[in-house]
Amino acid sequence: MRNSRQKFIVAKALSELYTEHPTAAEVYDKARQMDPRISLATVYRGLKSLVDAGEVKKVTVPDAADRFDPQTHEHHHVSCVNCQKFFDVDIALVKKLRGKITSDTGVALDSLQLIGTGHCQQCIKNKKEGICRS
Amino acid sequence: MRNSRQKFIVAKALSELYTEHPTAAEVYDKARQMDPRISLATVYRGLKSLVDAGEVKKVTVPDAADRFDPQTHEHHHVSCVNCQKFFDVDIALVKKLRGKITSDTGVALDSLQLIGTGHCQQCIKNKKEGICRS
DNA sequence: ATGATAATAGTAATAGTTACTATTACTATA
DNA sequence: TATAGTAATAGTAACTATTACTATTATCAT
Repeated sequence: MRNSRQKFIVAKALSELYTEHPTAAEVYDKARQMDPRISLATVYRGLKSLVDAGEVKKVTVPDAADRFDPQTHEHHHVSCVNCQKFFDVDIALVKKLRGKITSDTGVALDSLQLIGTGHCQQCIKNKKEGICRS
Repeated sequence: MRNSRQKFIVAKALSELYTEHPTAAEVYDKARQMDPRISLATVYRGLKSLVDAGEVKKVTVPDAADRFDPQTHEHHHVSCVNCQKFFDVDIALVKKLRGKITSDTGVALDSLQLIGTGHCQQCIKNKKEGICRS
């Protein structure tokens, strides 16, 4: 794997969106601020090589685009279906699951993710106050 | 929601694939055996109304099409990235997570799913014997 | 410096899913 | 049981997210 300027930009863009759990499109937007000539395909390739190298985790989200997370320690996510905000879930309980799942199913796990969807406090509050309807 | 012949067919097709965790396309194939005139869009609509009615769960899978599961009790899944076979995960531990997640993040959960990917015993065995390479 | 080739930009193509539109068929009511 | 209102359908186009293709450019071991 060669070190290209573009790969560096993708990694940089992602790190600047550290807590944002950005989609590929959002990483692309940020990357273009550094180099307007970069292409979306290059961003996808860059993200893929970071994921393959284990430096970034890809998060699959129901009914929405994948997101990319530079925090690689084992943790999980819930997202608000109204505002799309992401919340980290770091629960010791989850860490115990891997061994149990493998012994129960016989599947040697490559990846394990817990993903929840729902409504965050802010959106629930806004709805009550009639600011939004979802 | 009216009761149409097509919706019945979709529900029937899904129930015949009870343990298969079929994709929409697989439900479509099965449904066409009962009525070759049914359309893929109708299958998607039928599945959506079943999911909305809480009679079926939609399972989001990393790097693959969604799957539909007529078993609605709380359980989770792991899939083999080689043969795409699905395994049910029914672990008491997981049931404890909901309350903890909501209290930690403030998100009122609509859905929670744990999805793992990896290699199943059969595929690991096959690989050792040189039957396949993945 | 140079040559082999990995990576890129730009774009076409693909997969999965949803939207659109004219038509069909449920179902409540008379 | 005929009919009117309208939800649902078939067929297909469109859309979104992602990957593949191709000619060109840039990296880096030598």
